[in-house]
Amino acid sequence: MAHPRKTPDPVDLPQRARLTPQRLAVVEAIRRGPRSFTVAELYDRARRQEPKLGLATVYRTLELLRRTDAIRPLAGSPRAEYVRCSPGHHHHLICLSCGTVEETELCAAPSDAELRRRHGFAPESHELDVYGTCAECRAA
Amino acid sequence: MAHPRKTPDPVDLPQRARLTPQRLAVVEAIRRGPRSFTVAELYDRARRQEPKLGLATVYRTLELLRRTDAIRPLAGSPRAEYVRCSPGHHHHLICLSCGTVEETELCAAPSDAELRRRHGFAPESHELDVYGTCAECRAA
DNA sequence: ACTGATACTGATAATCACTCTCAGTTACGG
DNA sequence: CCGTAACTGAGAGTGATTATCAGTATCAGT
Ligand SMILES: [Mn+2]
Ligand SMILES: [Mn+2]
Ligand SMILES: [Zn+2]
Ligand SMILES: [Zn+2]
Repeated sequence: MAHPRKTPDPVDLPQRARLTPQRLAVVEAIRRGPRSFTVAELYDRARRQEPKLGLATVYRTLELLRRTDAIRPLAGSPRAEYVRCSPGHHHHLICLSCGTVEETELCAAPSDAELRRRHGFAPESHELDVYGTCAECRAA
Repeated sequence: MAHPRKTPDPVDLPQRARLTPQRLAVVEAIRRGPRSFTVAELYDRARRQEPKLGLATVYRTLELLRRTDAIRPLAGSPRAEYVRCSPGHHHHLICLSCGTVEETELCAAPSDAELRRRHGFAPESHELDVYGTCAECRAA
């Protein structure tokens, strides 16, 4: 049994995240780069600003950003890809031809009531990805 | 430059998939087991029927089954999990509490017309996963 | 029933994506 | 300033998946 606690509950976030040059470099590299990226690509770009940057720090920073919904792991695809995300509820349009990811606010998930009635399921969140051909690739 | 070809186009599927005892063992293990499973679990179960089965063959068979939509890699989660799927269009209700995956035919993706009008995007397919609490876990 | 082309197999090495460890460093509230 | 908890990089470690390759088995065509 663990020692009893006074503080509410052990949240596994640090009490306060520090602003370090390494984290800034990673965040900047994400801001400047394309919407979707692999960790290796990001690492390379971030190192241009912070050459001594370690790969572990990149992963640690990605985890922080994921918790604030600033990025999202890209589901489909051959694993190991992230997408920079705008705040707010949205979904992704993924081009099968060029790979670009576009955000859309269009959302038509099954209603909570329907899910509860038909399946006894209480939904909390959902993820929708649409695959197809983007405007640019359709033109070409 | 490659040698010119007479056959239509080099599809990357074999001309004809062979029915081997190893593949049967893997398929049987999937049929009999729970809807979602890891590769390691599947490997163990399939080996009870085909003890000399190699792990590589399991992966190769999973890939074949994925191409026919008989299984689907489970998006969320720490990778390395598959779900046995019924034929036909459907989506997944994933319980955050017990991890079970339930299928639903409920589907309300944005319409093709709306996607085209608002984003110039021509959808071909989509994937929807709903996270929440299943009936059983709600009861408990 | 043969048989040959080629799909398939298991063992094992190799790769990949990520995580852990730890000793030294740094940000920052007080 | 200072103290301390958070953070860092290097590199070892891990677990999952893929590649290699020499031997084997399936099955379409006879
Ligand atoms: Mn939505
Ligand atoms: Mn659907
Ligand atoms: Zn495109
Ligand atoms: Zn449940």
